[in-house]
Amino acid sequence: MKIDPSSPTDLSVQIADAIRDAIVSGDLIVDERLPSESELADQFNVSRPTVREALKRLGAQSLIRTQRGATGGAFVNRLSYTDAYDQQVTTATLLLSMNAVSFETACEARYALERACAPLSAQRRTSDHIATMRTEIFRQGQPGLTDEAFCASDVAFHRALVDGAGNPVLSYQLAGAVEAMQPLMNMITFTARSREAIIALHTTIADAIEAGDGPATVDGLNALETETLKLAKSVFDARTRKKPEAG
Amino acid sequence: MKIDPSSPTDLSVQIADAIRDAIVSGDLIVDERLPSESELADQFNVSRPTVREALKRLGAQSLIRTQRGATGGAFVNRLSYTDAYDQQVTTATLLLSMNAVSFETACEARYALERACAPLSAQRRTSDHIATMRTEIFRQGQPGLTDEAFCASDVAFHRALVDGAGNPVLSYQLAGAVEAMQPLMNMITFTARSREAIIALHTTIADAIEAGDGPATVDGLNALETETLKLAKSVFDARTRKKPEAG
DNA sequence: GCGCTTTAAATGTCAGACTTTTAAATGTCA
DNA sequence: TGACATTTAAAAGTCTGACATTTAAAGCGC
Repeated sequence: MKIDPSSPTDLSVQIADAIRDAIVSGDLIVDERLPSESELADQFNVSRPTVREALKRLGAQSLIRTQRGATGGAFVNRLSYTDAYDQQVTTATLLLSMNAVSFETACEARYALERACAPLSAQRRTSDHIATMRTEIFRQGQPGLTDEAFCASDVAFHRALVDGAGNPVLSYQLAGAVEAMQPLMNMITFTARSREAIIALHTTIADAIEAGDGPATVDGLNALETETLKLAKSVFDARTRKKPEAG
Repeated sequence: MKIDPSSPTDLSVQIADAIRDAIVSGDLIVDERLPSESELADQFNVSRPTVREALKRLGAQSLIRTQRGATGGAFVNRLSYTDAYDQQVTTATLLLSMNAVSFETACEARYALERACAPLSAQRRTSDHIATMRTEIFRQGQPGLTDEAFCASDVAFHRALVDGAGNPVLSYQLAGAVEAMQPLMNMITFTARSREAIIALHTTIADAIEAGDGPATVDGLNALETETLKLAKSVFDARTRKKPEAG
């Protein structure tokens, strides 16, 4: 692991990259302890604050964790699905909000990915997944539910659908697509009529999953995508008419 | 933006979170300049190194960029697809390698997601995408190609397929699934016979995409998934027989 | 052998100084 | 007046050295 002090790149970045490469390549294995900050500073011929900045970078990516105390130090972290999931959601959310991705594009991606899970979920879901879906459908029908709570329940429903596929990699990949859309979905006002329509489709989908019917699940998701797009279009059209300068 | 000096959480983490929240919530907008490090240190009542550690965390997530010089400082970064893509690939790669995800699970997720893109890609791909796919197929047939180069070309082929869907969000989501599998794929020895089989299927898929035939594309991907699994199984079985203690 | 105390190692934090980069302000000359 | 060189100041990047806090292990008394 070597760095180039004459490079225009920050030393802390170079050090972080060097350590990251060592982790990715397997030179440093999970739970292995890195040298102490002082030792790293000596090795790289830099000061301790510079090393610390590098370690903070790695910590932000969940590549390492640090522990204080006598036997403390920086340890190579086993990236958990939870950590990866969180990063995925944060990144996807920012990507969508900062790049002004159209609702249509985000929606298309989301439903394309969900359709990919549908056959697997119909085949493998446990009774727990079905129960979660039914619970969320019930919640969605409760009177007095705020739009935000309705959206949150919608996300929970779709997560159950995705998790039903029993493939953690798929769940992780989908997390971003589904959750990142929540801010966009929150812009929508859900009338009683539109809620009814969505709940009906959720029921159709849950039934299809429970029956182990993949194609029917896909059909349900297609209908839901159409419904969602229609709903969003009416909301955004109304908004555009009100504020034409914002277009 | 406030922090709690008595909290057990590191101050730098608290500061990073506070700024991140301000960015995500829209209080800080894209390209806006943050106060200088000294000013932030005053505001949060901490030292400059602590502020710097916080900024490094944010930089690692591509949330901010820094610039030296007179008009320099830390600026809120517009998260580009490229940045998000890189993060996605790194995270997914680590997740797969560190959690010992089985080849079957990763493969299933990957092909499920690719099938989701197939109909869109068959419909929207440009001639560029077709050309890339043909080029990569040709490359894969070249004699003397290393296994690693064959894998890289395979990834390029699939990227073209995914990009053909013309949905950047989908491309971004798929990037991780496809590229993260490369280390796993690199463990496979591709015999001449297996390369032939893969190239034939790639040709089938490219033809289907060019013909705008979504279902045929899906069929091709299914066949490719079967072939890949068969190949991996034979390789891993052979390895297990040789080193039974590693299982 | 159990429990308390001490100790040392490591991270977390701070203060202040210096270096380097960069752009704007200033000055100079045609 | 305008173009070019010079100065200057602001900001990030880095270093040194110190102190605070946390934590587990070693030492010690009973």
